[in-house]
Amino acid sequence: MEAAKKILLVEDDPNFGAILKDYLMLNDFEVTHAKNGMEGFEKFKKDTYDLCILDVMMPYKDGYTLAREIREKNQDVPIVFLTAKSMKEDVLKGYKVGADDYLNKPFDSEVLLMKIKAIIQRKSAETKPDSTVFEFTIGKFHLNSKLRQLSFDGQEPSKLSPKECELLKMLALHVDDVMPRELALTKIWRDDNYFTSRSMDVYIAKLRKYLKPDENVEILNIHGEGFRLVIKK
Amino acid sequence: MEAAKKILLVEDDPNFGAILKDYLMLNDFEVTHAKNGMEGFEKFKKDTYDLCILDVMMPYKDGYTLAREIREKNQDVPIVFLTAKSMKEDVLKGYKVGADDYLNKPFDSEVLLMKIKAIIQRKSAETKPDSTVFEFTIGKFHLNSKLRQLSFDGQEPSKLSPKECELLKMLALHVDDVMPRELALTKIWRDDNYFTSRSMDVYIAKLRKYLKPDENVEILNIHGEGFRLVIKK
DNA sequence: ACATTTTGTTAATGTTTGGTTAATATATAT
DNA sequence: ATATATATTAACCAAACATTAACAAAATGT
Repeated sequence: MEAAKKILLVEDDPNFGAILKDYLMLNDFEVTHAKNGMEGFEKFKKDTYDLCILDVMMPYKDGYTLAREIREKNQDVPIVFLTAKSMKEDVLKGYKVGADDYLNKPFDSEVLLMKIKAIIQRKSAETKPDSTVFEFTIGKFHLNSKLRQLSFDGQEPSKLSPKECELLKMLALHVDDVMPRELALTKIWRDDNYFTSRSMDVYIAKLRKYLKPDENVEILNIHGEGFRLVIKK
Repeated sequence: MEAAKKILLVEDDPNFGAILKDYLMLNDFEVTHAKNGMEGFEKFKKDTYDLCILDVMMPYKDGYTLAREIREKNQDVPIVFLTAKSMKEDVLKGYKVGADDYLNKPFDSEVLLMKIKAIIQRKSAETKPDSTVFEFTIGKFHLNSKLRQLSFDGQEPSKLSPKECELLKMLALHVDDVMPRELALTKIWRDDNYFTSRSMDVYIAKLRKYLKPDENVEILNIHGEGFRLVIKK
């Protein structure tokens, strides 16, 4: 049997921490719960994890500091921050430290699960590129990237062009997280210049049109950075 | 007599599972029915199967996760997913690993059977290339690739040319899935260039003409990829 | 507030791929 | 050898796809 993915959860609030741990375990993750930054780092050194979830606000050692220490030891583990509020500075600070994503609390548990899986999936796709993923659920949509069709409810599925499909797939692999412009351009357009960039914008517009039927699905722009596929709820 | 093909069916809905199991058994398959992902994986480890049919939406361990575990153990078993046709709110899983095909439920049992057969045959053709498959049911048609005859209802069967027959057979082996252009060209035409490609298009046109009498059978094009033989209903 | 850069959107243009029919070439059978 | 079946090539058109252009709107920096 494939080993369950290991998550290191560092959260000082005992109630919230316990609930989150249970929820994750119920979803087949192996969870180690540390109650503070110190303990978190100790546990990190003693084992290998597939993902670290760190609360930002903790006494003694905050999430960012812990993240920096973890990064020092390991450049690859995905790190996700839990924040009470979505403050811009916080987010930026986190990304500088090498965060892979941000989670706001309180958050929807399904969204959390989705993001966790996406992050782990993405990481494993980076290491073994032959594992081709081609099925995605995006809100009420379903994308089959092999058949290049996007279906909504019971309706006749829309056929996507190769570029449309690849771009949507890449957005889906980064759900609720920034998909850097540069990444899409180099991977899909194989060149990053003014024209390919404009071409991509055209494709983003096309995808937004496809995704219109579900008002909970949106492609947001992060100025100068890239795009974010979000599923509201 | 050839040993019956073994199918592992993992489906949590007891009614649906029992019906499907009976139907498959009626069609000479040996079926093991597991009620959840855990049980499914246990049963998988204890025996060797020719095909796994996994429901996507199952409590505790979903089909995608199970598929990943199965893939880890065995790179070759064909895996097919059952997905609910009308997508529900609670489907929030968009991941997949090396599946061979998809099935919508509720589905037409004939189509299901056909796909199952095609998948198993395709797999066995990969491993032992001399094992030639002769009989296919394509909607209301019946193809005998040995006699190169395509029959419809009670009518006089049409005789197919070698190329026509090989191409239709290859499409049938990929029912409802992409048959890559390149595959047909290299296998049937033994060369992939502009002219063979144009030749193939001519043959696709011929086949479409043959298949016209059943309006539920169609050969769709996936631009730049290949063709898809679909049986609607 | 203004200038500059980045993004959103639509339409026009260019390019590739596929569909169809018929003409030509090649193979096969009698 | 000639008829017949099969396969390829050609020519033309249509559809799908991708890029570029042009202008509007937003975001950002000074």
